[in-house]
Amino acid sequence: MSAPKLIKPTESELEILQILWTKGTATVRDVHEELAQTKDVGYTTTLKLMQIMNEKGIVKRDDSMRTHVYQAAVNKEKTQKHLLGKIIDNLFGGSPTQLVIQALGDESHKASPEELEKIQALLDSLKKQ
Amino acid sequence: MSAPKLIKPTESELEILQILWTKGTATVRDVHEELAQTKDVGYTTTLKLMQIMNEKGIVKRDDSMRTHVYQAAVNKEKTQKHLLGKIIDNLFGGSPTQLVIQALGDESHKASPEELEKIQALLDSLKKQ
DNA sequence: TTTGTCTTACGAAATTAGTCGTATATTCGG
DNA sequence: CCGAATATACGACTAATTTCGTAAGACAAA
Repeated sequence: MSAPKLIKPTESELEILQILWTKGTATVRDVHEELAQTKDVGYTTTLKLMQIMNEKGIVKRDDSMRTHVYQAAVNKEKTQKHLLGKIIDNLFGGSPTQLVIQALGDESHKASPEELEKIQALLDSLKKQ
Repeated sequence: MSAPKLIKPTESELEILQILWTKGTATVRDVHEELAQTKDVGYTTTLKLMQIMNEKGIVKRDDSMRTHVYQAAVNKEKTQKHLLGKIIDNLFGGSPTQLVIQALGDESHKASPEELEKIQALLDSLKKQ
């Protein structure tokens, strides 16, 4: 049994993780420039955050070169699932259905017809069980 | 346009809000005894948290009596929706579908057949639009 | 009335998150 | 080779969160 690491990234860490999940690998500058598009933050702030994430084991880095190369050390789906479980408990009293209903009804994040089909397919398979 | 108050309860505050949402009104002791069932925390800690929440406007209280009576001052559904929107952005790259899929696939929070039907109904109505 | 219990108020410590300045090292263009 | 640009390291500061001890007032029972 591998000890299931308790991962609890902060909000800032999550932003960085998202970038790393998308890019695969990235330098501090890569991440920083991406972040700088949506928020006003200093380079060394991004650097420090990524260093801390490295200490925590949330990211790995290759420091064999002067410019270190980072990648996520936690699995995207696992992290999503883990944090979502917390939300379900903390915010929806343990009911994923309530969460799903709120999410689907969110006006500012509408689902496309294709996405609705995906959900339908999943729902069908769940019903069969 | 009423200014939509930016509510960002902390994790502890959310625990208290859940209790208040369920009970309607409650004293500090009511809330504390509920909390104490699942976590180890001192009475004055709960008290202080609720005082702070009162200052922030997250809860209201009736202090006309010696033992103050609290109730939630923020709407449950609005709060859920607001926080969920953040999650969707922070954790699921803006895609509620991804969130829904993860939530429905969560083994430790299974949806009952009745709940699946509710979701189906919602899905049907979304598809018609 | 006195004593013990319950209440709120308040201050302060401990922790965590986020921020950035500065120092130092490396690299590259000229 | 020299200076500018760029990299990491690291310490320190602020703000927010969470925690609880202690004080002081109210109340009730003996």
